[in-house]
Amino acid sequence: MNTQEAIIEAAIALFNLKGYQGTSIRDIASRANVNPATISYYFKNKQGLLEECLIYFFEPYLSFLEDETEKLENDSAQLCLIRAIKKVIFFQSKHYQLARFVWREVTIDSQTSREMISLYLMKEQYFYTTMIQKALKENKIPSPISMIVIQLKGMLMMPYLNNLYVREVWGMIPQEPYFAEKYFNTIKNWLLILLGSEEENASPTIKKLPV
Amino acid sequence: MNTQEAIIEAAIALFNLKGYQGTSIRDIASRANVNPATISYYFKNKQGLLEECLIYFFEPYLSFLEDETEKLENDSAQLCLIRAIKKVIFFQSKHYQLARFVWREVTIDSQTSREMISLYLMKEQYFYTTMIQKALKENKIPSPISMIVIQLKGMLMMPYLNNLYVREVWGMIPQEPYFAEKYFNTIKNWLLILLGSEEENASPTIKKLPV
Amino acid sequence: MNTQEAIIEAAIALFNLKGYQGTSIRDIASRANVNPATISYYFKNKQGLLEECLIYFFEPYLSFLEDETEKLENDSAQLCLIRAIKKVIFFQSKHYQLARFVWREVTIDSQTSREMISLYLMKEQYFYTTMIQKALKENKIPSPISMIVIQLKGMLMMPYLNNLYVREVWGMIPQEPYFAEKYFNTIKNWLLILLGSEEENASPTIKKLPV
Amino acid sequence: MNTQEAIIEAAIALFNLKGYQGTSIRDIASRANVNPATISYYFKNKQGLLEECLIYFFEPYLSFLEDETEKLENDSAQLCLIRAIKKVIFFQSKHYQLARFVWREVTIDSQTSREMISLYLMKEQYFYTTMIQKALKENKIPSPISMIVIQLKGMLMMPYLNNLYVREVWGMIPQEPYFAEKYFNTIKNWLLILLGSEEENASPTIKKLPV
DNA sequence: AATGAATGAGTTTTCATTCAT
DNA sequence: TATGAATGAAAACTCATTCAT
Repeated sequence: MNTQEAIIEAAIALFNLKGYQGTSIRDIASRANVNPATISYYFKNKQGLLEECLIYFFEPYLSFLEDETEKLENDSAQLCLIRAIKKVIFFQSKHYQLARFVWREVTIDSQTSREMISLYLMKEQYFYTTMIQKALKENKIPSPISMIVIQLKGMLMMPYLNNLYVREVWGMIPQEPYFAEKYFNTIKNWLLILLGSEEENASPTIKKLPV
Repeated sequence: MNTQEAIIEAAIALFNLKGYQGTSIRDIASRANVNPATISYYFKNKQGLLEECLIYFFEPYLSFLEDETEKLENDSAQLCLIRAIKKVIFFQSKHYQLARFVWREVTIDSQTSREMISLYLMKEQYFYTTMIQKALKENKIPSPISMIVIQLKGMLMMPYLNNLYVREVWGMIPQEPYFAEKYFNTIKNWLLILLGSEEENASPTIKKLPV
Repeated sequence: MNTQEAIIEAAIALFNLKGYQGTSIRDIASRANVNPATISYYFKNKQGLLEECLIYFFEPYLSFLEDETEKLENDSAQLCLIRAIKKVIFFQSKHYQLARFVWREVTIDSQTSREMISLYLMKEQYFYTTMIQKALKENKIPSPISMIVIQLKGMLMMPYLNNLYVREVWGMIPQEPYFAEKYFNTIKNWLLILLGSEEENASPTIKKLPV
Repeated sequence: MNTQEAIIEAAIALFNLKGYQGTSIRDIASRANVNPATISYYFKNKQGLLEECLIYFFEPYLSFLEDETEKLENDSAQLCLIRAIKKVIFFQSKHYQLARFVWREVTIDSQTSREMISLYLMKEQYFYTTMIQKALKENKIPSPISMIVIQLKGMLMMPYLNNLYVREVWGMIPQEPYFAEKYFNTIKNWLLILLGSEEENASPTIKKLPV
């Protein structure tokens, strides 16, 4: 592992554990076994390092949301959406430290990387909306799409953001596959009911999904 | 308004805006128009001030969860749960700065007020579980209760935690009543479907709920 | 002596000795026997301290240039000018560390206190020009006033700015009165010749000047 | 232009603009489009680069002071002195960034290149003194020579050292020939009067000077 | 009840320099 | 000849806290 990666890895772990502001360059440097000046050398400053972490999270995250949005032409929206959600859950499960810290930092208004974050969230919103909108064409439930996306985002974020809560209070480990699987099914069921049209034969269909 | 309240008010606003670690005692002091030493005088130290804010949030929050849990003896679980959720949403809507900052801080593992927070979250979990469990007695959907609570918590937290996201991306203002009303209905619908038993005549029944 | 003054005193000595950029806050703090943070407490930052030093020099300096300019109404311009020059020389002689460091810093374009300095220099130029212009009314030598002021400024600044040069190379000590006296006479002679009109009886008249 | 020259050029520009201490090796490297390590490679360290700049200035400067001093055997002292002054002024005018920064650095006592500078200033003093002493042989004004040299040095240095002052306050550009010409004449006149003996026919004589 | 003065410990960042290549 | 990687040392500055008043 090269120096740059070691720094990013250490940064993610510590930003997750203590928050961005609560983590010092020195902490990161010592965890990555480098001199604090080396961090400035590679990332210019602390904010540069933060932005690298954001990119590290959002680039793959948005890329598979984009993939599924592109597949809307061939596959059913419901299928694409469910596949997307599955990918998101497993991605967050795998990179749970990163996911958690990113979703937390995103909530700080005065975050200096505001612009970058906004751009990413706009893209994300576009992909979710496009997928859900198509899926809702035959929707019987009159929820506005905004509410659904917000609901969905809350569900997707929750166990990873509140990792500790889930662990301490429920004794489950969000970053393990069994949890991801179980939680994915919960959300899938919610979606199937919500999207409605295929409700009756939903279960058998879903079970065959190659997701 | 007395000095102590002025300090707490200033602290909430700034903790929300810049995070606990990102806010300095001096920031708070200058916003509250007092000397930094005054904060130490009243709250001993920065952590003391934080804990006061946590109490400020959790005490009323848990008190009405507790209320509704107590009412389970007389009213239907579904009714209690929906009333509880409504209260939570409107409470967070009213104290959105506080809610947001608390839900964010809660996600930091190394938060120095860990013990206090854990205690509050345990209580919260007890109330939600008790209510949902009773409501689910006749539930046809085999979701484990843990998943439902996690789902519900995600939904309840999301718009307040990600205030800026909802504002910027969706153009809605979570702290305004029209949003709370709308979002409450969305979650209520989800619950009604989930709890199932009254599904067929759900809509008319619901409209009569005195919530 | 209070803390603030002790810091300014230490700053002047060190800025003179090692230059503004070459002097560290720590140097100053240790010379003034205070904690480095105390400097931030009183002057906000290093630049604030520098500006206090500039004020410390320019305020009295400009005030007696202003005085003499105001006296133009009653006394002869030549008299006022010579009195002003005498005051400047003795002032710089007394505060030679300060004078030297200020005249040096003034030559750095990218000096962060540029605006403040410019303002002071504009005022200074106004006073000198006003005095010389009146004195030159009967001037026979066609030097433009700008050249004269520049010449004069060079003479006035030189021994204090290049203190070390005068000491090392000429074995004289600019900050001692005997030097000031001697140098003042040199410049006075230059002026008397330049201003010309009273040249013939210049010497006796001058000797009676109550400067 | 080769690498070494590019570095010196960049160094002069930046030392002038921000002072020696205020300029970093990285600044210079980036302006010269080389790697910081290259500077260490050529000049050993920052001080080595500074000394190269001092040599770059003083060698030609002293060489033409020396030239004119040698010509004292054949030409009149007055003529040599005026020619020397003219050369100095035009030299400084041409290399105004360098001149300015050198004259400023020279005023810092704790300058690490103290010894080198002292040596150069001693030489300079010898040349000026020799020339003026010879010219003053018939001098009627009883100024000691030290005062005259100091006066002269002040005049010669001023517009280049305080470049910005002259530009901002007087709207003249010291590095342009018209200014040098004008300023040279002012000093020449001062000298002619001071040296006295040839005063009456000074002007016509001077106009024929082949300087 | 409230604060101005002061600080020790810590923060991020900059910098000149080294060294293997 | 020239440089990218890396760093030890030091820079300026910030901060929570203390204490006499």
